[in-house]
Amino acid sequence: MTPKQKVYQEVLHEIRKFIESNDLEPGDKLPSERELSEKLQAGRSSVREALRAIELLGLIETRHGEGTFLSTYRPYQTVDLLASFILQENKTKNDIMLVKELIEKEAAKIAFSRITEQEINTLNKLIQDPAIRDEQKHRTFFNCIFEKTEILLLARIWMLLEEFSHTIHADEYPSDFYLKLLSLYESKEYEPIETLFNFYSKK
Amino acid sequence: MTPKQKVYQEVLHEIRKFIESNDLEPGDKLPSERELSEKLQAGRSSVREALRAIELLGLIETRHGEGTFLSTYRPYQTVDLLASFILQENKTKNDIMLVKELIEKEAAKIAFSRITEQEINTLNKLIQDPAIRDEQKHRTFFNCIFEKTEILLLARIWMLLEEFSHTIHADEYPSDFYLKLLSLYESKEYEPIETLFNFYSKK
DNA sequence: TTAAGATAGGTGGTCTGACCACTTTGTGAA
DNA sequence: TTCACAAAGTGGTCAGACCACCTATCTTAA
Repeated sequence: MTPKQKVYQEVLHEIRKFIESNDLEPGDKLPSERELSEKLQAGRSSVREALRAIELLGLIETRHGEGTFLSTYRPYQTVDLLASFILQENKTKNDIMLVKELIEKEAAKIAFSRITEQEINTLNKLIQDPAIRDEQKHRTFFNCIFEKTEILLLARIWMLLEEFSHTIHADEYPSDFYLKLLSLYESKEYEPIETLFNFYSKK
Repeated sequence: MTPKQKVYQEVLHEIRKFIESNDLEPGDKLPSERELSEKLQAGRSSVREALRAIELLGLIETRHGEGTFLSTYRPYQTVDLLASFILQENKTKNDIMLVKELIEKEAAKIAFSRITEQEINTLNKLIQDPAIRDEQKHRTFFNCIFEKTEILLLARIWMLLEEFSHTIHADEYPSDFYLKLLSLYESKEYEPIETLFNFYSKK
């Protein structure tokens, strides 16, 4: 009395096992659709349904005429689609900004005790560089912050929200904000971080 | 020279438009695969690839022999799959706990100024009720907290992480924790909330 | 008349085979 | 040697055929 899973879900599972047992890494090639179909005793269409699902999640990349490849996790595809469905509810747009700010704030606090002087200098230069677009500055700045937290999951959620918010409107802070944050890092003042974020909050 | 999208991606887009223009709501029925196939001038397999993708994202639900229906957004399917891929990296397990705690903390802070005495009483009873499992207490408790934040997105991310963490191990706080948090709410002390969370953090 | 059972039609689930478009590789001719 | 072309492999797509499942309707027996 197995719960009768759909074939494409089994295929999904098998592909995952294959990746694991063969130690595939981003960039590596998966077997061809026909090969998988034969190996897993499933129709090619079922294999394709599974692959499309994984592709949409951003876990693989298919290249016409070449093959299917593991990709580094890029949630962008997922984001676009989810956005087109979810963002219809107008309320969620505001939610996204709130949550993104919240996560940025906490990341900034976690990075506090880990960031080095050299990194602070680099970021200072970044913010004051007139040749870089503000939007790019924001991303690079917080990319660095999130790297320091060493919480990959947090970074991923943030990137996801970045993608979302990007489609709504610009979402950088004024450049004052970044400089003040860096100076708090330099002077090793922890508590004012929270205050700083709340002050610049874009509600 | 259009960038030549794949058929299933166009279908994806058409389905979304269909839902929007017909004002479909969760529970409503989508046209059958064959009907969509004919209407959109695409093969049935392409339509299915699109539907599988949407299904995996938890946006629709297909019932064998009945049809395809819009569902309220349930990320659980996505979670399971992403989990099976991502959780291979052992490090992320710890990440999940960290991020979940972080979000619970922030939600507790946001709820601070919005929670009523009556709700505090209800939660007090909940925690002290010996008939309820600890795990259930945790969920109910924070469900209430997240409702007060009125940030649906935050609640969703939390539920997602709950699902994840559930598969790892129990993750409640000692019941002391909940009672102390409630007493902070009662005595209207904001700052100690942060400290409380950090003290009980399960690192 | 009513309730149980049989049946037909619609729907998703799956497989096969065919063809197309694209890329890489190999082969043969200049 | 070099270049052009052919062949093979791969993803992209479609059409058609079944199967399994659900539902509504019709039939039949109580």
